Amino acid sequence: MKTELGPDRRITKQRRVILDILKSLKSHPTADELYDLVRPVMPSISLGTVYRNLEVLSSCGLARTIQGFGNKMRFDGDVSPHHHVICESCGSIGDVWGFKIDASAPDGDAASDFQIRDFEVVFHGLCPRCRGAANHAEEEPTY
Amino acid sequence: MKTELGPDRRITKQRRVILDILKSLKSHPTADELYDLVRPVMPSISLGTVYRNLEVLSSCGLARTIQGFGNKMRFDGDVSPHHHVICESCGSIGDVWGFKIDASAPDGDAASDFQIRDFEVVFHGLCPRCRGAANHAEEEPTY
DNA sequence: GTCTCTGCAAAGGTTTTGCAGTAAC
DNA sequence: GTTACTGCAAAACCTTTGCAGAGAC
Repeated sequence: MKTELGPDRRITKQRRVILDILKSLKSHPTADELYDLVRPVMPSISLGTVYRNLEVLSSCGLARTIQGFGNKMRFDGDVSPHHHVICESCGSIGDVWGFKIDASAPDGDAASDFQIRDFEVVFHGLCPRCRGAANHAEEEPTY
Repeated sequence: MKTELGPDRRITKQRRVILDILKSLKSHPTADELYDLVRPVMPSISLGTVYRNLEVLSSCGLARTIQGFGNKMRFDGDVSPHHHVICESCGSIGDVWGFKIDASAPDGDAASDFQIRDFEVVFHGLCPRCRGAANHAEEEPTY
């Protein structure tokens, strides 16, 4: 485990709990949401510690930071390569797997002279729940 | 112009200046940066007005909001379909044109039951300037 | 024993909002 | 004349940070 965290990094209880809970989730929580999930297990933890650990875990490659979903940072315990989809109606976030494109050549001269190293895709759509609601009524989902 | 803004929307001087300046830029300014550009032309404008107008212009389709570039909202006066690339070294943002994928079928059962409507890609890479710097030295770009 | 990490609380920075007056239509 | 919009300032929010004590190694 030390090697996963890197040198001069300690495996504290807080760090382990945060990572365990994050990895147990299929959602993509904000720091605050994660804080609420960790507190029942470890009531004395502080929000600052959650932020600091999420930063450390992300930089170690044990978690992932995702942005572009409404001005709050979100975190993902699944670090395998995948993309995300956000529901335009309710804002829920899902995973998109198996999506492959040739990032090194996104259309010849397309990338305006930047040297592309990586990319991520954010899809917009409707989650199953909201799609169902849209098919029946034309209003907000009712749940 | 009324039709572009929609009903119950007025074309104020502030709105016009903000949109004109935004459209004249090739960059992707934050609200604050745009505020600094508008003030020389219209010194009495307030930052709140800039924010409110950017919100209106985005919802009218006359401007675009882009996220995922370092926790500040950014805006783009170019609403034609394109993606963005961010320099991992200096944080500058470029446009990526002509990139096409089949968003409706991102790998069969991939999109976890979401109905995909749209997508945007964020590329990570090196801008020409930083790429040049990386080729010569292994350090931070020196400018 | 050393040095990183934590909890607390305050600070920092971005975006939103209430309100009374102003301006677009 | 209506009613949306503006400027101002405060508030709301999210995230980061300084510090003294605690804990990992």
